[in-house]
Amino acid sequence: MPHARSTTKPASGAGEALCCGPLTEVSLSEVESEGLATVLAALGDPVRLRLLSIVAAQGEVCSCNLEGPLGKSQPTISHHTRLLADAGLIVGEKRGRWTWWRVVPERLLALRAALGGA
Amino acid sequence: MPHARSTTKPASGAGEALCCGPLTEVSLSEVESEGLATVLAALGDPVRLRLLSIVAAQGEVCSCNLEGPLGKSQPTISHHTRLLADAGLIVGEKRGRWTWWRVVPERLLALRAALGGA
DNA sequence: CTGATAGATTGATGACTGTCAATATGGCAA
DNA sequence: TTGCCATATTGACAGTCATCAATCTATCAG
Repeated sequence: MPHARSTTKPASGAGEALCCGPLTEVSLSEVESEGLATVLAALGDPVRLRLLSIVAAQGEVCSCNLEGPLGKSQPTISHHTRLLADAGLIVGEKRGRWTWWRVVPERLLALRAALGGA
Repeated sequence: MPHARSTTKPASGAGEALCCGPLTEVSLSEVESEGLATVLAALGDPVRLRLLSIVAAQGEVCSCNLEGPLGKSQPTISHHTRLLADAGLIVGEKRGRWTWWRVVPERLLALRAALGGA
């Protein structure tokens, strides 16, 4: 394995994604990385991040109050809420004609844990 | 604004992306969400997550030791290390013919902080 | 200098994603 | 029941992304 000036090649080391050890301490399996990547990808969009922060800040928000602040069409909002909900980051409750969204704090906690202590 | 059975519409409330308040406490601006989304998107891919976890687990890894475990071609590995480096999550140091990668713990810390305390 | 090797870059390609218009669904009001 | 309204779903389209083969660059060994 390569040290500063070696000649040989360096030696090689080695359920829901969120049930895995910290990223920085344990090498992720393919399955674990798939699940964790799904959740992180859900957060990897500026519109969804702002959507989530609005929901979090207000505790509970109905979809009709997201179109304005986010400046997106109704189907687009619905698309993003769906992705966040699929990732387990928010949940929606239907009350009458409206759907109320709120965050799932445990999910964010689990995500933070999965990102490791470092 | 809609309470359980109202008829009117609910009222609307109100250096790097990682320098923003916790997601769950402050509504993100468009600029903040862009930067934060970039970092999260970098992590939103299973190959990059495993790459990062391998680097983190070993402390320092040369690119040539990533192709095997990840099962991807050399250009693909280079592509992923570049994205992670652009996101500030890893840094590469060239020593001789090899490039050695290691994680940037502060960046992960900042990310955890940006995800909020909840 | 020459040949070999690690890694980056380029180009092409198929897959996925964000977006919106149009439409469907299901509750509420009159 | 009839019509309206909040969301969800569908379909289409443009832009982005992951991937690899081919190529380029730079370093080391002889």
